[in-house]
Amino acid sequence: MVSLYQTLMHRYGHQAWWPARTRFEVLVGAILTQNTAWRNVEKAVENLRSARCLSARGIERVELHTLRELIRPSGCFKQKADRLKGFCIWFRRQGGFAGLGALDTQPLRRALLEVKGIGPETADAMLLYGFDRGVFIADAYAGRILSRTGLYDVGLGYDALSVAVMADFGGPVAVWQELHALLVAHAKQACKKRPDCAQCCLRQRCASCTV
DNA sequence: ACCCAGGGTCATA
DNA sequence: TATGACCATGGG
Repeated sequence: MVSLYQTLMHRYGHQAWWPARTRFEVLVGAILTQNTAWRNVEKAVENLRSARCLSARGIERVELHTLRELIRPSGCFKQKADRLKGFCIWFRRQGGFAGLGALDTQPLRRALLEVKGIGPETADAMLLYGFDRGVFIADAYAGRILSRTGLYDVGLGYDALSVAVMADFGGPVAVWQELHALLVAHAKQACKKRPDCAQCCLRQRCASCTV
């Protein structure tokens, strides 16, 4: 795992994740990017910014139908408008970053998971990049790479993989932030046509498929 | 025309 | 508990 991290770091360099201006913007982006290309999220975030709705108060205040139109480019906009509004109401009631930041990581994670629209991956993205907690995001990219490299079992579900990696790989928060970003950078290079190809995870070009 | 993207919820068996 | 349908836009 350490070796993989070094390999990826050497190959792709510092990724500077999460691309957001504020911590709150990270939380918004984490919801909007669900099953959505980041390019589309950027448009939605920019709409929110120019409408002065890039704050918990702003999103709580704005009309639902307006919010829908603002975030439309990010897809599933009816669902996400509801989720975003619900999350912001909850976030403020909990005292924002000041209140929630006082919680330990696991209680905070459980609290996030109780909010409608926040599942394990979104919660971990918020924890890692919004709350600066050292957690591992065991998303589909991570699962694909870590199983293809033979480091972890293919069948591990989200929580199992996350727990396993966190037990093996320690380090400061910045390293966890970098690790996830590097795995995503690499996944975008890796071969998608052949899920069984174990080569293209560690080599940009492998003999059996064109990356 | 299809598939996927920095997922999660809900109904069904 | 484990799949499947659904959400919905935009790019390849």
